[in-house]
Amino acid sequence: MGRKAANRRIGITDVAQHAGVSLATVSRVMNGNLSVDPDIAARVRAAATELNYHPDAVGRSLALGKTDTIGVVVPDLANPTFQAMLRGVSRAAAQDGYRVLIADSSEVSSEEAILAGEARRRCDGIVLCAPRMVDAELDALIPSLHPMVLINRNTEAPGTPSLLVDYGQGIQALAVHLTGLGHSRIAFLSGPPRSASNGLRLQGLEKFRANHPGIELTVLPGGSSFEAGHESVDGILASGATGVLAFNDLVAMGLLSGLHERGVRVPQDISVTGFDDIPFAEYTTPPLTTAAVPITEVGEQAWHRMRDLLGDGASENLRTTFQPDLQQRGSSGPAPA
Amino acid sequence: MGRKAANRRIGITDVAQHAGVSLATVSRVMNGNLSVDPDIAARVRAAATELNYHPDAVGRSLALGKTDTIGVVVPDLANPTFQAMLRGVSRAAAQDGYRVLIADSSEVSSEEAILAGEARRRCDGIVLCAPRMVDAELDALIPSLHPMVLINRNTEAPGTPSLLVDYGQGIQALAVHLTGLGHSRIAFLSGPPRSASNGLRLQGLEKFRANHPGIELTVLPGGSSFEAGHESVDGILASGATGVLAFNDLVAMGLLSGLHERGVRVPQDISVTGFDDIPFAEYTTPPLTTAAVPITEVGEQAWHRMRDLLGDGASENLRTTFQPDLQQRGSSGPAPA
DNA sequence: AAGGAGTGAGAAAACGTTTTCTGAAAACGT
DNA sequence: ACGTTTTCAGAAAACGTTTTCTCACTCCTT
Repeated sequence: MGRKAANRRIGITDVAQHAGVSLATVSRVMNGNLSVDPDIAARVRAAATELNYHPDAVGRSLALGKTDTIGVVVPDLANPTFQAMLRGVSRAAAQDGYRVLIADSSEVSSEEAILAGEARRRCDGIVLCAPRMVDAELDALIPSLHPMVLINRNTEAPGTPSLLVDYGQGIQALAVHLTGLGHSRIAFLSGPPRSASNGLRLQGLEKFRANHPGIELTVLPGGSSFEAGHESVDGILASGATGVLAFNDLVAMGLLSGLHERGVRVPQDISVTGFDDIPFAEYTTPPLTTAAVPITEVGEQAWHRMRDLLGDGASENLRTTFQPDLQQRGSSGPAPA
Repeated sequence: MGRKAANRRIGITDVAQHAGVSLATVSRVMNGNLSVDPDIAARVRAAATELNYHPDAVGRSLALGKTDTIGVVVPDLANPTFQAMLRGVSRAAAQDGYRVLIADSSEVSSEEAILAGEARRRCDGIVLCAPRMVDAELDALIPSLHPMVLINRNTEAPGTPSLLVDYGQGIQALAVHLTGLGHSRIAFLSGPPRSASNGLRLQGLEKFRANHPGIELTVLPGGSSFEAGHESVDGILASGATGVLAFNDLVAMGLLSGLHERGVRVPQDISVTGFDDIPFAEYTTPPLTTAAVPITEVGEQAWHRMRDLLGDGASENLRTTFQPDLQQRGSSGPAPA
């Protein structure tokens, strides 16, 4: 029993042979090229379905020079924000027949560049979300990764669109919201030191400080996780603040949980705000006042920019800024008397 | 200014030319083949770095017949459970140098088969998570998708490992937990009708019924989302049940929220349990009693099975069952007197 | 010193497509 | 009816690698 081509994956050659035509013709038929005789086309199609032929994507990619796939680099697949962004990109890309390759750097910032490079080699483009990467490294990376779309990072390099969330405005809105409720001692539970968006929040808070000289604003070290918020309870209480701006919703939720354990009432004793408006922010107890970031839409737009890049080779919208939207809920209330 | 090969992507040919050797030699050097003269190897490496050469993944894939990529089909990228599973697969695969391609069917069950097929053509294998797909379609799909690993689906087909969560056992444990607290009227807020895991839960509850004749157990229509839980409040209250087994944590959270709005106290008036133990289950108010499913680990194991398949071509562990672990928290308490 | 084994590099085939180029036949105009 | 254009299918090149095969050379053995 010679195993000659016994169960080899069937290719375009088999179809051609079976239909009695050449490879070229099969290819033309499969790609809907009109310039082929209807009879022959039908014969080819019949052969294709009979043999259950499906063109090999790799061979196709090689010939076409495109993979119909883009890579998305995220710092942490466990973070709801990046999950939502990824979902936005994935679904929008799927609409246009593109697929998404995940590159999860697992918070290991040093791996991001390599990861992105590897992904780029398999894909037609990269959506890069690397909040902790230092500017110099980012700028050095850009040429080798093009076409690329940046999330929450800015660059002077031409041809690289970036989608930005105005964290500065958002945090100011939250701070103003708290002062409007009578809070005069406010604490900012900050995020990871090298995070770009944390920097934007700090800048926003500087502006807030300038505009509200009477308000005492202290900045406390924190983090970006639930645990970071949970562990910050002591620091918050020690600060004497009656209003707390948490770096994001996860931190705020951790803080809520910690305060609850201590018997501190929210918002009667302390008001807490988050940031992002992740799906669960609405359902904490009390529901979390936060600045809603349309992150899924950011993901969708990231794809649209990428699509522009892949088409014309240029996108007219190089910088898009999204404004967070204040969501006033139960976790913030009047300052205690 | 002739644009002759001006800024073409530099390939192995360029390196070979630059180093004064043949393509074959460059390939050998790049792949760490020892049988090449150290001097020449050094020269090649120098040329490669000088030209900033990186081998093209597509060409490589074509020659090697592998893509170092697997596809993961998920029904809904917005669901924390599938997110966690995806994360497990992605990270475990990354450890072995493999990448993950997302295929999000967005709950459109009819698309799953096509989606999986398309993904399969670009990848070395498929991890399929399709709880709603009918058995017949699944069985028909298996041969064309192999190598494949199934999540929460069973099959008689040989060579296709499946990872199962014992939802029947988990729901029984929760039901027993409630009866232990004195609840004699229990409601099961069921999931999507055609969901496989919902079927397993129902089977488990039949066993429970057999073992606990005195307990009144009613099954109510529901769903799998937060909203489904939220909208079921009336039905739950009308049923007169004092203990509610929600299909999953999302539903339970929606229910908690709805009950809270109605002023119904949990667990004093009604006990509520979830399923899955998603990251936020611990932080609801009250914290959710649930059956913890090690879903990230399921994802990891899915990769390990896939790795087996990709290696030997066979995996010895064809069926692995994971037992949910009862997490007793604040949302369940003694039945009202 | 001659022959055989071993070493290492290049030529070329292979992977599975698409597409350009070529050429034959058909359609058309006069 | 002849020449010109058009239509359409096949041969072959191209995409960028890996790998087999071949062959020249060196080194060792006798």
